[in-house]
Amino acid sequence: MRGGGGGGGAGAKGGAAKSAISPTREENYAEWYQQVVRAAELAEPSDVRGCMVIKPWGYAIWENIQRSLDRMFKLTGHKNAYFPLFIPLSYLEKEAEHVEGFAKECAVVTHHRLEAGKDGKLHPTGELEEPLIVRPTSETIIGATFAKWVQSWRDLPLLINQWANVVRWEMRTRLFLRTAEFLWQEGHTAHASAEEATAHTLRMLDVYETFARDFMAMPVIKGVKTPAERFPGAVETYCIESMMQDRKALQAGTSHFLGQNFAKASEIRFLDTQGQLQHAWTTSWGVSTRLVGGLIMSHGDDDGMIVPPKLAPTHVVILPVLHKPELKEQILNWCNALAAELRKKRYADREIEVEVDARDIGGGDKTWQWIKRGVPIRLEVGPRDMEQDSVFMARRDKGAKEKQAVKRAEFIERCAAILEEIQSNLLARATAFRDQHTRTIDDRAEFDAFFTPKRQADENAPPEIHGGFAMSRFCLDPKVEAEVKDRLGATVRCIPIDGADDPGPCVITGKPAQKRVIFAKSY
RNA sequence: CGGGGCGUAGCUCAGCUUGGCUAGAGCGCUUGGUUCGGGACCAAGAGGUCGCAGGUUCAAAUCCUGUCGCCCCGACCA
Repeated sequence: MRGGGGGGGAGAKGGAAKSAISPTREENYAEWYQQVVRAAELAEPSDVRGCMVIKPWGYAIWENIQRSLDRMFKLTGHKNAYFPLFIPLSYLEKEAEHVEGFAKECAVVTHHRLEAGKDGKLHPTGELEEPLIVRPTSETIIGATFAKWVQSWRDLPLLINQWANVVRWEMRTRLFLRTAEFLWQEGHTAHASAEEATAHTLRMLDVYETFARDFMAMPVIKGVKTPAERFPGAVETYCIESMMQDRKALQAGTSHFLGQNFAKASEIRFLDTQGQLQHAWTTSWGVSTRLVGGLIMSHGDDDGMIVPPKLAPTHVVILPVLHKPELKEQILNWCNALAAELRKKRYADREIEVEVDARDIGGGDKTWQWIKRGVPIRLEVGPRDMEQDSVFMARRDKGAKEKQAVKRAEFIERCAAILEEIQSNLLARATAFRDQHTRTIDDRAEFDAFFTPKRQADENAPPEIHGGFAMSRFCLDPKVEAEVKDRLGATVRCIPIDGADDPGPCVITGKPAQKRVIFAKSY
């Protein structure tokens, strides 16, 4: 019957198509998202407010993200290091804008000991002389460290990355998309010149773009943030923006050119080739577990998650059909042998990951668990298949009932190619979706209509999926930007880097504008 | 932090308006059996301090107050 929680529609037998996830995306997107996170066993809310437990399947996806990105960071010259979770309060105060941006959402440690009180409960004692904050990001502590590491131009560039958890005390949280604690990677670099630092900022943005496209199968648009959306303390913030299936934008990664702001705050100085003492130029860039949310909303369907093969913890799951006790052992052996064969093959620099799921639970139920988790390929192997030396294959990028008999040898041979086909299918699908909901808009009324739901706003009804990316000329006046946000809920996601100049009147004010920007509602 | 909704079994919920037997259902779980190319069926069983703390009452899941948490909408943010 129904999958755990939320359940399918009616428990109809052989009736109309029912989806594994309820509600569907169309019915209630936000609720659908939550149900997928649960049904795919990616994560669950914890007892700690705003914090999640990332479950094995979700964490394995994150590990794959980490591994792939880490390799790219190493190839671009970075070394990993680790800096403290706690940052002295005074460090945060060093950069004015930075403080303003983060002060409101910091967890603060003020005591270092617990003592049992008369009530038998533990009470904090041992007040710290200087409170520590739990890092919301590490610019300040890493800056202080860089100041010690950098003396000469020969020490530059300094290219460091850290894999860590950070805490931002968010008011409203959603699993993966915004949690109080999240996992991420933060790169921090110091350079001898502004040009070099800017080039590096853009280089890492390219790394993110490549990763999103080639691994996550998620098309992104590279761009520059407007001052309103800029990282606190940055001179320039670049980003990759992607469209989710509710047509809202997800900022999937950011790369900041920090100028000399943090170098001055932390006194990162070096003697240049002329013997002059100079402040270094720094950058920082990061992506987080939010990417998992991006995967869900880029590819997921009404049957659950769809994991791009390159990030899938398991590429192929083999589901033995073990109805006849006398054949059980034989089938299992056959399946295990097949798994062993497959594991000798490689896909995308990784051995093909195969799992034989011989758990003694209902066949249909088991199949649907894997569908909901989004494993790319399912193979059913029963007596008939064994007899014909073939497997019954289903692909997650196709319908659940669309299965196909494939000869064993052929499947082994073609497995990697099929995975690649699924991978590129997902990218093509997501790209088509984005393009379909991206509109060039030059007319103010059309712009307003684009971001206004058709249905009458019903207080308690789920929001209607509408809008998308509006490519419009914009005068870049911050007041106008704020006004649009206020009135329509849409913001400038970025000023695309790759977009050529296209002068004309601003879609809102009619004032001259140089380029088109992306307006969208966002996460 | 403002507005709305909700906390009863692992999950989804009924019961609450009009306080009163041992607090229910479906799914899931355990055991046994029947099935078997598919989210099966039958039977037996385990599982709940009704979010928490006070209060009213002979009596509270039910009424009152407070509090915590979750969800949705907004403001803010990766």
